[in-house]
Amino acid sequence: MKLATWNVNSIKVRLPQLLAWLAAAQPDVVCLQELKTEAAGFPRAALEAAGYACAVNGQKTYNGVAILARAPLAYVTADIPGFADEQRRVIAATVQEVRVVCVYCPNGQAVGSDKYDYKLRWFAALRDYLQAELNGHPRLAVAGDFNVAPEDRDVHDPKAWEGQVHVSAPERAAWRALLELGLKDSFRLFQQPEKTYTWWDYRMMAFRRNAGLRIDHILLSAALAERCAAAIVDKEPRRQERPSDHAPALVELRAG
DNA sequence: ATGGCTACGATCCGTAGA
Repeated sequence: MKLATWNVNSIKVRLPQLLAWLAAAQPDVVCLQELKTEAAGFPRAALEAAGYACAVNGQKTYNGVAILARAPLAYVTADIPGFADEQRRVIAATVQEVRVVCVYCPNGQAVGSDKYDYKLRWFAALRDYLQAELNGHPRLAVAGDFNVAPEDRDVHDPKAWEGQVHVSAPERAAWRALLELGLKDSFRLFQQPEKTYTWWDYRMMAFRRNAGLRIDHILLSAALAERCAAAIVDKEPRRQERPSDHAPALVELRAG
């Protein structure tokens, strides 16, 4: 099973790029973030025609997440149970014995801001939710835009970013709390090219300078990490015309 | 030089992203 995550930054704008990428990369499961549309505006017909079932948790203008799969999506749930939130950031589904949780974690805007406080509260709720999911589903994958660069090697210029949102100590502690549940950062299960990132600012020719951050991740439970044969970032869509500012990340899971 | 794009939904600028 090839499982991917991609923050598309508007599903309506990015549909042509998404369809091209699905045809090229042939993923079995895809977690999408920042749809920026309600479910009614989601291009379900085009994706079904491409062979993908869709589970959508949409929102107008902001946020919005979806899971695509070439096999049936079962036990679909939206949001974090018990965490009151207007923002549509989580959807989960079971695909061929694998529990898939798609997350669009808050940006946080600036350390100390209201949005930053919300980000930390949200991560605490996510941790508790994933603990419960793990209890019921030993084969768990959590894929999405985490808006946290876990270590300095995930940051193009650690000095410039020091203490900033996405790398601050409380955010990295929130990230480590997810690992302490027993989840593995799939990317780090393998030798990787240095300076591999998943997001580059649209401005300042950041992509050309590879001035990026690795903030999109696929976490795997122990049972799935054992089955993980590869984990990569696919920069190709970021090179295309009118790209998302994020690149897809993928894992390959051996049959279990 | 603290900006520089891009998307959205409102209008022809403000909010948000990261």
